[in-house]
Amino acid sequence: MTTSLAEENYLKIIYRLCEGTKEDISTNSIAELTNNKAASVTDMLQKLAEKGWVTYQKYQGVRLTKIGESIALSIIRKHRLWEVFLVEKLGYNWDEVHEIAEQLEHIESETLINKLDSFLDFPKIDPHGDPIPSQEGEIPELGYLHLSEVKLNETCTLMGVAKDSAVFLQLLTKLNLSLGARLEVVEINTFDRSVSLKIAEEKPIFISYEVAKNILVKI
Amino acid sequence: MTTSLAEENYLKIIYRLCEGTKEDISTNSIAELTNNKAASVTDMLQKLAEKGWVTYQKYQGVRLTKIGESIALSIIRKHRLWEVFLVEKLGYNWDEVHEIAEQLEHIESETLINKLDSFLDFPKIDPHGDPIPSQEGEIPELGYLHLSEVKLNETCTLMGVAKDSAVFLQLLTKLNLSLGARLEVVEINTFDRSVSLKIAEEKPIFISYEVAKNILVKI
DNA sequence: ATTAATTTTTAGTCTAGTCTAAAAATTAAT
DNA sequence: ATTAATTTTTAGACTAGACTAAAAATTAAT
Repeated sequence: MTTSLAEENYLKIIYRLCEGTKEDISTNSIAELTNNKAASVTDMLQKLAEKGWVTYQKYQGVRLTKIGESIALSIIRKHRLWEVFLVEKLGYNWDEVHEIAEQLEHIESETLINKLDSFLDFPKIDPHGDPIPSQEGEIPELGYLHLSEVKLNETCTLMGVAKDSAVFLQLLTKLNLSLGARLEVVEINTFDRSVSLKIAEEKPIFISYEVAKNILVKI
Repeated sequence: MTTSLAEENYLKIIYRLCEGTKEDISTNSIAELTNNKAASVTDMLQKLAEKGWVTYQKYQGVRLTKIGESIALSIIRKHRLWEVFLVEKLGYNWDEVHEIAEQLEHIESETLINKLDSFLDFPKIDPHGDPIPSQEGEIPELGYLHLSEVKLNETCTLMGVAKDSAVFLQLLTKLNLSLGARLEVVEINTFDRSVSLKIAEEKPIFISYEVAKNILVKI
C-alpha cells in the first residue's frame, strides 16, 4: 500500500512519541508536533487505523502497529542517510540539514536508498549521532547516556544529540561541543542541575540542565 | 511566491511543448503529457495565468511568461543535475533515472542544488546528453542534429537523445548505441526513412525513422 | 460525588486538484 | 455558408487534508 506525504509525517511523529514511553500517545501531543489542530489529528488517526498502521481507541490514544512502525523506520532511515549525504558529501553543517532531509525522506525508491547507503559506506549513525535503522528496520543499540546523568568528575565522549533543532546545534557549535569531544564533568550545581565541563584541557564551560539533557555521551 | 508540485509539473510540461514551436500551446497537448483531462488543464491554466506564469487567452492556447520560463528552467536544472548524480555517483543506468529524478526535482533548496552542482563538478549535460541550465537559466546551446537529418555516408558522434523513456533507452543500449559512439550513415531508405548505420567498424545495424529522429548527433 | 477544566471527537466548512457531463467556441468539411 | 466534428471551457461533484465551533468524554478539583 502507498503512503501519502501527510501520512508519512504522522507515522514518523507517532514513532518518536512512542519511543519514549509505554503509554498510548495522546491526540494533543501529536497535534503539537505536526503543527495541526487536534481535530485534524483525530481525523487522520482514524484513517491510519483503517489502514492498519496504528491501533486507535477513541479517547484512549494511539500506538503504531508492527507495520506502522516499519513504515516509520524506513522514513527515519531515509532521513538519516540523506543527512549523512548532505554533511559528508555536500559539505553542509550539522545544523543545516534537517529541513532538507525532511523533504528528501519522502522520495520513494527502494533501490535509491540502498544505493545511497552503499555510496556512503553503510554509515551506522547520522551527523547528530542518531542511529540509522537497517533495511530490515533494526536500530543499532548504542547505549548512550544523557550528559545530565553523568557523575561528577567522570569523563565521557560526546556521541550525539537528542534534539536536532538548528538553534540547539548552533549553540553546541559555539561552545565547541562537537561529536567525539572528550568531556569531563567538573561541577554539578544541585540547585538547577547545571553543569561545568572541561573539553580536553580547555578552561571549563558552563551549560544548563536543558542542554546537558540533550547531549548524548559514552563513558 | 511558492509553487506547488502540480504547478511545477504543468510549467515543466508547458516549457517542453513551447520549446519545439512558436505557436501557442493547446490545452489538449498539455492534458496528454500531464495525464489529466482537458477540463482540469483549463482550470490550472487559469490559475497559472492568475499568478503571472503563463499568458493565456481562452480557446487560444498558452505560453510561458519570462517568470514562468525561469521556474520551469530551475526545475529542469534540478532534474538533470539529480540524473547526473544518480548515474555518476550511485551507479544507475541511463534508462533507470527518470522516475526518481521526477521526484527529486521538486526538492526545494537553493543551496542544495548549487552544492550538488559543485559536487558533480559542474556538468554541462545530463546522462542523456541534454544540456543543464545554469543557475541563471542559460541553456548551453549544443547545436546538435537529429540523426534523421544526417546525409548519406556522413559520419557523426552520438551526443544525446530527444526522448528519455526507459523503453527507448533500453533499445539503444541493446543496439550498442551509447553516448559518444561514432556513427556512419551507410543507407537511407526513402520509402520509410529508415537508416542503416555502422558503429565504429562493426557490421551495419538497422534503425527506423522513429528511432533516428530521437537520436542527437554532432557532425 | 458532583462540578469544573481539559481533552478529544463530531459536524460542518474550506482549498487544491482532480473528474464527468454538458455547453460554447473553434476548425474542418461539404 | 451552413453543418459537422473537434476542442475547449463551464458547471457541478469528489477526495485528501486541513480548519473552526460545538458536543461528548475523560480527568482533576473541590
